[in-house]
Amino acid sequence: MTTKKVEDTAPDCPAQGLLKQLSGKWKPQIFLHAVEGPVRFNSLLRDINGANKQSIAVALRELEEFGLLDKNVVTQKPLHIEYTLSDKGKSLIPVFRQLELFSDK
Amino acid sequence: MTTKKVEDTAPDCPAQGLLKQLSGKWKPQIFLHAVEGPVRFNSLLRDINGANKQSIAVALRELEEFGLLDKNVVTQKPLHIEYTLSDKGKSLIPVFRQLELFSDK
DNA sequence: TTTGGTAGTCATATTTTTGTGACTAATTGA
DNA sequence: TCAATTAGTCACAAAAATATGACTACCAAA
Repeated sequence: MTTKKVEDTAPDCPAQGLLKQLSGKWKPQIFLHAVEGPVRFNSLLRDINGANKQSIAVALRELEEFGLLDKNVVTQKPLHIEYTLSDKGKSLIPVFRQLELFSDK
Repeated sequence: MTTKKVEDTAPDCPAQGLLKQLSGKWKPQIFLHAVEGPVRFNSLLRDINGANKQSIAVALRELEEFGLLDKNVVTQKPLHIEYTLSDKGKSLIPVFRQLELFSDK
């Protein structure tokens, strides 16, 4: 049987997974915000020019799924949700720096 | 006037340009092939599982536009076109290595 | 002169990503 | 109790990326 799955192309490129995880219109910006400090849904919505609920929600969910962000409920004052860089996320910072250096060229 | 352009979101993220250039289903694989040596249209089509003319053509054109690949006509034997890593492309190799390291996690 | 290899383009279709606007639901302050 | 803020979801629409199949054009060997 020649059953073909949707995922039928072997990546062949080890960097592709990470590139995929960082791809998309909003993820890099969200990531950079998270480097500055804990990040919240509505703040991102306000701070990122042109952003919309849906896309931010999707991006946050995926960044969490990939293990780059941790999601935690802060049971205090206004009671809210914070997204912070996970260890994996933190270890990605130097990679980002390198990408930035490159983008200047 | 609140004229809004299609491109209305300031990047805000310096790494985003490069990430965009490396994004897409085929570019990373093509790049890696190019690291091994000069690359040709039909060879890529054969070597990359699931690839199709159109997508490879688009990816090659964009990689060339971004200045990561150089396109040159080889006026010899079969007369063909070669894509080779530009200097900028070569300087991207260590970045890729770092991305690869990361993808293992 | 037909076949096969080179490297594509083009119009169209399908798929994926992103955006819009309405809606939910809990908490909090006035 | 009313209004605002919190953080979303949901159905759907629009836009962008990717895929398909036909077609072009050049060169060389059989």
